[in-house]
Amino acid sequence: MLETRRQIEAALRASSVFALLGPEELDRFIASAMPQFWRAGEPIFLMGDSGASMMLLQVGEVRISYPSASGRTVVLNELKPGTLFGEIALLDGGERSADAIAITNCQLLVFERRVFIDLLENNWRVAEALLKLICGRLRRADERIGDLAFFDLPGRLAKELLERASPGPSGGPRRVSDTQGMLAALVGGSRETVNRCLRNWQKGGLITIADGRISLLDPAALARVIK
Amino acid sequence: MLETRRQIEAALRASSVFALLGPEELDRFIASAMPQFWRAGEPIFLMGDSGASMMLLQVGEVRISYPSASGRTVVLNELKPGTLFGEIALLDGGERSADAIAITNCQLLVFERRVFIDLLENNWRVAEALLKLICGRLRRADERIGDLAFFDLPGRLAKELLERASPGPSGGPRRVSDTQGMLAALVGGSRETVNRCLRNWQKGGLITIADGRISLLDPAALARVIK
DNA sequence: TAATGATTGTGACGTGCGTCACTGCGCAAT
DNA sequence: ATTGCGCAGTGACGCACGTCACAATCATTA
Repeated sequence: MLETRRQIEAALRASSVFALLGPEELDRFIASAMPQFWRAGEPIFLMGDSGASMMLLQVGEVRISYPSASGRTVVLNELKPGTLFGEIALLDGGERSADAIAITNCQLLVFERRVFIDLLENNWRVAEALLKLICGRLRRADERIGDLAFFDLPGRLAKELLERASPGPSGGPRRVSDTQGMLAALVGGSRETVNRCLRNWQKGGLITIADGRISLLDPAALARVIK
Repeated sequence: MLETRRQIEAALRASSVFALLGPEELDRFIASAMPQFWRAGEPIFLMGDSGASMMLLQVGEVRISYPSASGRTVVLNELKPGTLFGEIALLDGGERSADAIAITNCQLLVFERRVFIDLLENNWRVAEALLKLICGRLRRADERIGDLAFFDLPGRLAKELLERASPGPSGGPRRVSDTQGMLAALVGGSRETVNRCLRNWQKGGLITIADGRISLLDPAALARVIK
């Protein structure tokens, strides 16, 4: 279907990995991509699964999390449209190293290992972009290890808020709209402690909390919490 | 010098990244490698440096650590001969993301960005092996994030001991020979707590400590500490 | 052999933060 | 309207662990 093809093309063009392909190369990658859909709440894959594919998120939101044996989880990332994920298992042939769960209804492009590796082999630009992408992931992972080792919970939470704050509508203060339980899983803490922390900052005028959204009133002061 | 050339060839052959090159390809990589030496204690590079090279450790031991603004450090890795490091900055052109310090006198092979990327471009097998290597790094980094978020200090310490224990001489129990301060930096804890932890386990018969070496008497019990 | 500097071993003390146990609120389904 | 469920808010309690402040051991060098 033509409409689908244009969508796929647009999605690939928007991704840093495929952005600089020539038209005929692009065609080959488009041909190798299979659109698939997931319902909100459904797991896309789970840690330990054997996975010979990777996906590009077109529409929706996906959560990557790392489960512990005892039932808790750390959230490693929350993906916005345009993000590639699942590349690790595709590239090294191992098991999936984390859970991926659709938090909203999602539209994905799925690439199968065999086809994709073939294409990679003949498109150094794509391979290079992929290498850079993974390097970025590794940088962030190492930074996160440092955060967990060095900063206390308020510090980690402040950093997280500053990172994931998106500018509010009409130039208002930057806002974060995660649930407090989510934030807890992101910074590796308990929901209760996150709550107390946020309310303290509210009392101090650093943030406000209104209908489930956190608005950063004083990002500079928030940054000073991280030490 | 002929001797040097043979050494370089052996080092490359031993590395998973270069292992499966043909003879004439191998020659090109050998030509691109520059042997360099570092004294014990000298930094090889520091976080924030601009780095357009990567190195293969031939002889000696290198510590990769992540410094905090406030002067503490987490040890990300301790490298044995045969390990490649510094690839991230080489591949993505960014700053060095951690410190690398020679803990003993070291002999390294250094690869410069321009030359190496050219070679990579025409040697998919090497690019693929490099991708897999970095994927492995990413897997371990994510696992470490989980460890820090889920396990208490004894758990992390036990895990670390089990991972880095090398079999003792003459089939004795597996041993670890790091200083307790080192172990503390590895698991993100304080030297004192590590000490108390170790002495408890010694009292319990899980390990023994003799002239700076820790011998694991009961690895199974140690594994049970991780929960 | 005295001295200097790393590493280890321990006690005391404070506190950050996880856990438990509730309450109160808003929204959806019945 | 009632029931239920998910999220936010709080107090009480305990303990794991970091910090400080030592003493004891050992290796190195003067």
